Amino acid sequence: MSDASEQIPGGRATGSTGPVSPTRCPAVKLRPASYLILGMVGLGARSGYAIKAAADQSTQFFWPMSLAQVYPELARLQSAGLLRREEDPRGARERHSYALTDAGEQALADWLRSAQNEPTQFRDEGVLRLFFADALQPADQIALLRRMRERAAAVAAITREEILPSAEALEQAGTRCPALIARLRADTHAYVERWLARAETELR
Amino acid sequence: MSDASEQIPGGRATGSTGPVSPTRCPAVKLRPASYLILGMVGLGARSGYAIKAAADQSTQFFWPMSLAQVYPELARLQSAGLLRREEDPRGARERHSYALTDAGEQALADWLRSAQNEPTQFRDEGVLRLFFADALQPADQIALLRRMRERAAAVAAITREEILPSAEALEQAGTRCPALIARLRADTHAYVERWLARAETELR
DNA sequence: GTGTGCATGTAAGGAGTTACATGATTGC
DNA sequence: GCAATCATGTAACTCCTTACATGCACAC
Repeated sequence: MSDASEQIPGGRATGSTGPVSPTRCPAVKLRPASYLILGMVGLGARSGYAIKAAADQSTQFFWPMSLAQVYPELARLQSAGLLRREEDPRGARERHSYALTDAGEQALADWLRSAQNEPTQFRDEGVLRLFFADALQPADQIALLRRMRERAAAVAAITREEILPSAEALEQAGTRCPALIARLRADTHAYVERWLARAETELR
Repeated sequence: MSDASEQIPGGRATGSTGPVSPTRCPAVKLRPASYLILGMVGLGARSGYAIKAAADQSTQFFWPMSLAQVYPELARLQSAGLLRREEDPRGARERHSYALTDAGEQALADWLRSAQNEPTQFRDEGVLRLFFADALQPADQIALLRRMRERAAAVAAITREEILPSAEALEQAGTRCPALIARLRADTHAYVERWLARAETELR
């Protein structure tokens, strides 16, 4: 695991609203959600709200994150010296604008190059049902297969029609990976859809 | 969500080691892990240890469950009248043997036919990295893609070589769905492997 | 006799969720 | 004027994991 605090120069100030003692940054444990936030700031999302909004349209599907996670994590990353925070109010409405520090950029780059992965987690109640579906009548088995196929088709369609277009807008600007991920997701679910359709046919 | 306690007949005893007052079974909330355990008992796993061992070889990949979850959940299911528990020691070593009650069988069947799914959850640090990989040099992007492809290939291979054979043994005995799931998993990961290989080639 | 597997549980803690609480701005 | 959106945070709770604790049986 990359320990970002190692890269923080000693006497570095952490920004206009930083902690009282800016000379030492505590070592905080960085989890994937931390890098998700760092990455979103790197892509241009400035406020906690904007980070969550961006995540909802993209990373939500392979790394879910709730709004209640975002604000404490932003504070942690700031206290670790990886983010710089500035007051950026809109009229009387407060707003904080975050940017990557050099240390933050370095921590993000280290993580991106790192080969260590948390174990992939996949939880799907439909697949769990299908595993035990021998206890069902054939007609109910077919109905289950059909519902799963329809769900896979819906995910593929939504990804193609709603997620991909915004990712392709980014792609025009030179940021290609979001669109790559959207295509991977759409294609994989389309494959599962066909697979389940074939299984359904074979069962009949 | 199916509420199993509705199907429990009033004055039904819950087994030899049941609670002091067997006339009323408290309504417990059933989650997918509950049905996983019910399903494993239905497939013939009798002890908590055996349930966990069976899950490790099959359902682990789409519904992870730790041993520490199993024992409290077994107690809950028994107190709800869905499982019957009997002492079944091996020498001086204690062992509990669980079996589905009629209510348990009914609850399982209701869930299998139910269309309500908890939202699918997927968390993969590799995909998250790839999403932000525009910040990497092309050589590092290719390395990331290669690692992801190798992981997908490894999952497909292990599923085909280690999971499928035991599922196919069950299939011979008439329980076909575990093998179906193993094939879905192996084929999907093989598809992702090919997809990533193509992406890698296009990037070069 | 010793290591591996079978077997049952508890305790503490971490990660993440929903619900709560508040309020300004912008567009209709 | 009103609804939707932008914006920041906290509190309580749930789920699940790791680590701990214990001990017999069986094969080598």
